[in-house]
Amino acid sequence: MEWSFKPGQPIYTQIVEQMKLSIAKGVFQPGDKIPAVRDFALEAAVNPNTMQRALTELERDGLLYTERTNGRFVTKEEETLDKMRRELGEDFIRELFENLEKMGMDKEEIVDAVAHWAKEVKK
Amino acid sequence: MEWSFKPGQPIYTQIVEQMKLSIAKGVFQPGDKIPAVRDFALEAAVNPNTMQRALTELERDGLLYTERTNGRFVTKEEETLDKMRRELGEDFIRELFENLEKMGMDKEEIVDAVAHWAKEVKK
DNA sequence: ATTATTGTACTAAGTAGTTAATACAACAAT
DNA sequence: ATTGTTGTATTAACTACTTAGTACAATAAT
Repeated sequence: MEWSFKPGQPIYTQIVEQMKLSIAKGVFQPGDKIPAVRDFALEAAVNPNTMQRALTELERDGLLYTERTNGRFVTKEEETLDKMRRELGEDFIRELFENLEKMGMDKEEIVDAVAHWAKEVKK
Repeated sequence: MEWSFKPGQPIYTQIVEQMKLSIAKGVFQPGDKIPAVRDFALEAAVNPNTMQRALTELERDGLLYTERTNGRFVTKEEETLDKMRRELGEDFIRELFENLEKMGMDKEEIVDAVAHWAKEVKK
């Protein structure tokens, strides 16, 4: 797991989002144990309290669950995971349209711009 | 100008972004005078200091300039405006690809998803 | 029973963003 | 000269986020 945080946004929300992305991708599989809070915090170069806060929130979303002294695990409920994947992706796309439309672009222009980006702007 | 702010991100950065979008769209034309700090802050339901901070940053970016006691205006330098428009749009698209690729989607899937969204998900 | 590992809770301190209130500086209009 | 409008600066208080340090609770492993 690779960690990087931008300024201007709480770290714990960034952890939540990055974790969602990783779970969506399958870096963490359903039922997988995730590192202990202290270890995970160390890995992310973040205070344990901050990591704790992020994980608690992911748990509130049903993406993680806790076995009291055994550790934290990714949920096995596929519905929950699918829903998260779907909503996450749709949110990103919705946000793109919102922003580009605020710039004055219409749907067609946006789709073209995205297609052009994928084709021409290599990485 | 319509104002709305999300929690979890500084208000002044959100003002900066919304102003860039409005300028990009042409809501504020080159050379246009923008409302006085106090009025603009009132309109956005925000403290004058917060609005001041946002406007100062936009000025630092060359998008606004100040005539000491006359008010603030949108720059007339078309290059600066074009550059802003270009970078702003590219940033949004780049961010979309970054995030969706972190979810495990490839370029083609992303383009398809965006096209599908534009066609099927009406608003 | 003891130990180690896990999640959890609490307090204190520091930093950043936000609001509030006030004051000053520049200058156009009168 | 006076007034009003503009941007700017300063100080204080409040909240949220982050870190640090410490302690407790539960239980699997020994």
